[in-house]
Amino acid sequence: MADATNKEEKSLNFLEEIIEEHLNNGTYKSIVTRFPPEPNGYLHIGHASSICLNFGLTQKYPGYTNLRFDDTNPVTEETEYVESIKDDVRWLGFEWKYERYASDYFDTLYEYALKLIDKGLAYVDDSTSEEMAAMKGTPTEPGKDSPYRNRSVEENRDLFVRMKNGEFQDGARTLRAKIDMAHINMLMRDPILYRIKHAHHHRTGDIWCIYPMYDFAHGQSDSIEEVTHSICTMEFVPHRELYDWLIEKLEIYPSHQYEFARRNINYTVTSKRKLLQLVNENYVTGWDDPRMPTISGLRRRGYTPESIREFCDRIGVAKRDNMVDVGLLEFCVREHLNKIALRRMVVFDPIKVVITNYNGSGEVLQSENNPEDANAGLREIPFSREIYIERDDFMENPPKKYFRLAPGQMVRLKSAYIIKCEQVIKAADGSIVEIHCTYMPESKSGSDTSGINVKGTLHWVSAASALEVEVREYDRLFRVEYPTDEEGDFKDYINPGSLKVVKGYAEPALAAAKPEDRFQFLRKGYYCLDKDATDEKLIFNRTVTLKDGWAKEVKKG
RNA sequence: UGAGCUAUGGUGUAACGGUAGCACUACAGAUUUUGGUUCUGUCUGUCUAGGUUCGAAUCCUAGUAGCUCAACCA
Repeated sequence: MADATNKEEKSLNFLEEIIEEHLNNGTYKSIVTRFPPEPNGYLHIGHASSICLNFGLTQKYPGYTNLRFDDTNPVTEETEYVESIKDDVRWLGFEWKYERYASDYFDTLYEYALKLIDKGLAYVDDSTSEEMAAMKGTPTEPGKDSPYRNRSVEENRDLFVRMKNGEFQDGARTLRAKIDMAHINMLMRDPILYRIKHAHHHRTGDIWCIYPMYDFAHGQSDSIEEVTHSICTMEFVPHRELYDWLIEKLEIYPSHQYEFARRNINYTVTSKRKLLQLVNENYVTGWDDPRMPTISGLRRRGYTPESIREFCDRIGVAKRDNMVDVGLLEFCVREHLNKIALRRMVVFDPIKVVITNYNGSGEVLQSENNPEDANAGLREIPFSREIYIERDDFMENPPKKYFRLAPGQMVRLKSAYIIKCEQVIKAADGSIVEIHCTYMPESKSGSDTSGINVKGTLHWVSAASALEVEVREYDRLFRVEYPTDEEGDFKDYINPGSLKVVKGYAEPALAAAKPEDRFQFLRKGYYCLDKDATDEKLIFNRTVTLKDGWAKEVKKG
C-alpha cells in the first residue's frame, strides 16, 4: 500500500467505476453512502463486506457514510443489537458521520403516506393476508384487484388515520400502493406500505401502532439523508423499480440503488435466522462464540480488523454468484498475525526430556519476540535439566525425513542447545516415561561453536517453570462445504470436533498475557487470551493453526 | 412454464475491440534455530453455437446453466 505509486493502478470495481463517472461528469460533487443494518441480530462476515464497501467508498472519494438502523419491525428488533452493531463497525475501524434510524423518520414517513393517499396512489385494504396472497397472482399469472382498491381519497385518509390511532387490530388493514396488479414485477402489484402492529418499539416505545414496510422506509430514508449511492445486495434488484417509483411519486430527493452480489463463504452459514438458531438452541455459547462467523465471534477468536478488511478487499465486489473459500480468510489472518504476534512456546502433549549431562541451575536464555519484527525485542526463558517437548516430536522408529527427536538423533531446542537422544525410559506397559538426552554445551543459541548442523528445531518448556493453561482449539463449525445445500437440517452438519479443550504447558512469559495480545505458539498456531481467563487460569483461543508442511508430507505417505 | 440478474483456471477477481493478468489453493524446488515465514518455478480458464470485425472474454443473435421474484421480514 505504501508503494502504490510505483505500481500500476489497481483496477476499479464496478461501483467505483460508476462513482468516478458520476464525479467526473458532475452528477455529484461528493457522495453519501449508508450502512443500513436491521438491529435484529449480530453482524457477520458478510456484513463486513458491505461495511468495507460503503465506508471504503467514502474514504476513497469525497463524501461520508451514515450508519442507519432499519428498525421498522419492532417485534424482532432490540437495543442489544444496536449496541453490538455499533461496536462491531467501530472495531472494524470505521466511523460514521451520522447515526440514524428509520424510526427517526416515522413522522415524515406518515406524511409521505398521506401524500400518496391524496394523490390517489395508495389505499387502505381490509383484505386478510390470505386473501391478499390469493389475489397476488404468480410470476406467470397476473393478480386481481382488491375489492377495496377504489375507495375514495377521503375514505382512505380516514381509515389510515384511524389505523394510526389504534382503532384496529393487528392485521385488520394495510395501506397499499396503488400501482398495477398485473405488473410483471410482483413487487409492483400494489405492495403493502404500512401494517398494523401493536408492538413496543425499541426507540419510539408505544407511540406508533402502524409501521412502514421495508420498501416504504428504506428508499425514503435514503432520500431524507440525501444518500447518493444506496448499495445493497442482488436480491433487492426487483425492489429498485418500486424504490424509484415511490421517490418519483413522492417527489423527493432521488437517491439511487445499486446492487452487488452477497459474498458467500464455504463451511459456514451467514443467514441471520440460522445464526440465531445456533445461539438459541445452544449449539454455540453465544453470538460471540469464537466459532461463529459473526464479527464479534471472529474478534473473540483472535481475528484482527486488519485481516478482515484485507479479506474483504481481496474478495472484491461483483455481481455474479460466488462462494469464497474460507481458506482465504485464514490466509489473511495468518498473514497479519505473522507480522504482529509475539512468539511463545507451549507444549500441548508433553513428554519429559532429562538432559543427563546438564547440571546448570537458574540459566536464563533469550529469544526473539518476533523474528519478523526487530522492534519486538527479546524475552527470557528459563532453561533446566528437565524439560517437556511435544509427544509427537519424538518417534522410536521414525520414517525417512523425520527431522525431530529419535534414538541417536539430534535436534535443536529453540533458542537453547542441541540435544541428542541417548535412551528411552519405558514403563512396564511399554509406554514411554521419559527420554534421556545429552546436550552440546558449545551449541548454545547465538554462540554456537559446535559446528553441528541439525535439521530439526523443537519448541520446549522447562518442566519446573511450566505454566498450566487451558487452550480452546477451534475448527470450522460445519463439516461440509455447503451446509445449507445438504439434505435435511443444516444443524445436522455441525462439526462435532469444532471445539476441543486441551491443557497446555506454557513458558512463564505467558503469565503476563493481556486481552489484546496476539501470540504465535511456536510451530502450533496463533492464539489470544479469551475473555473467560482469570489471573489464576489462563485460557487461550486458537485463532488459526500454522500451515503444517509435515502433516501434508505424512498424509502423502 | 413469465420476468430479472449472472456466466473467465479448483476459488475469488482483472483485462473497457488489440499478448487472458493478479491473488488464494495445489504441486516442485531454494532459504530457514518455527517442517512457520520468505523466495523461485509449474499446472489449470474465457458456458455452447452462430454472426459482426483485419482482430472478440469483450459487440450482436440464439441456446444452455446458475441465482432471484408470489412474507402484513429486511
